Amino acid sequence: MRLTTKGRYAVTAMLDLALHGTEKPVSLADISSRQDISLSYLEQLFAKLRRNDLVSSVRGPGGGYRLSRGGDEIFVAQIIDAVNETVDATGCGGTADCQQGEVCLTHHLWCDLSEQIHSFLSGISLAQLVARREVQSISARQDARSQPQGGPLSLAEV
Amino acid sequence: MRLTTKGRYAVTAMLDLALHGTEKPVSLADISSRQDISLSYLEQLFAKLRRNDLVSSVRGPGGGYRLSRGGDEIFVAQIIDAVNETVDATGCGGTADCQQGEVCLTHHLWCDLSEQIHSFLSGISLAQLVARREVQSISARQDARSQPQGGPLSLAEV
DNA sequence: ATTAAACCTACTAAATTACTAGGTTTTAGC
DNA sequence: GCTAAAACCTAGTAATTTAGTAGGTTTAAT
Repeated sequence: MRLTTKGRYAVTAMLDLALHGTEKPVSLADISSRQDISLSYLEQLFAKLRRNDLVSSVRGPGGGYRLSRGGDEIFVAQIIDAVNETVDATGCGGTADCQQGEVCLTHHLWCDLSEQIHSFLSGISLAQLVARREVQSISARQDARSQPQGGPLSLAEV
Repeated sequence: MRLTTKGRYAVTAMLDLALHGTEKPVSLADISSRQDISLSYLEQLFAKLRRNDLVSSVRGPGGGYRLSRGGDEIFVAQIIDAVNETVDATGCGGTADCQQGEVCLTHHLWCDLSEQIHSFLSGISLAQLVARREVQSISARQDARSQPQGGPLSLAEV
């Protein structure tokens, strides 16, 4: 099983989309500057998210990405699956041929763990994350930091 | 977070110890042949397990390793921690300075997940694994395969 | 026509994993 | 005491993955 920066970036970016994409599409450049993730790397991740039908894109100036459906219908597990292939903890990928074609001593343990992790992450939607108080305040901090130019200044910026 | 062959090998080897180490110490050569794990690699893993006081060793001929305490007092999480450093799912290792010294958008999510995984694996002892029916039968199969020579045959081998 | 954006492909540096090689030290048994 | 079985130790290495860079093309708003 792998749960590294890749999956964390993907979830973070999707959450950014959920927070900012309510009106118009959000460009990867915006996400990149708000979340400190390399633009090119984001492009690669979003190619996978798009293939997995989690986001839809609008090309050309003013374009960007939108969630393909409501934040209450997109779950963290789906995002990680999309970029990480799997959160499976077994060595055999669930095929149970871990030791010379037969099941290994600890196969069932890893199956149980995979199940556990998957069901935990499947129970958390983007909408639930958006609703969290700490997410709200961190997002506000990020907005203040990355859009200091143009438009009226908010109080938080002075 | 990482959960790869390394952690799986360690848990498998420890379970092998729990199954076979009731009377005399078990050599890594035995574990290696039963579980198909490279001997040298096992040595490296056991160096860590020993440093974490999960096993004790007996040197010289007839020597090997024993669990340092009862199988009901050794938990899967401890074994994985010993060889893997951590099952933490955050990028910052829990220090909450993920984004330029401040907490990142998804920090709390990964904290929750880490907590979840750790408490799951902390609740499973070697003794509980030994008691599982499927572990018993897989172990019997492995014994039959790797000790066909010498000594009186057990009923399970004919 | 410009330009902002998605979209695409190939490459690369760093890290990690899984493993090998080649020792030394300890100690039981002869 | 000698031999051999075992732990113990250090260094290296091939393969894989991650995270990121580079350098484009295509699309479409203005």
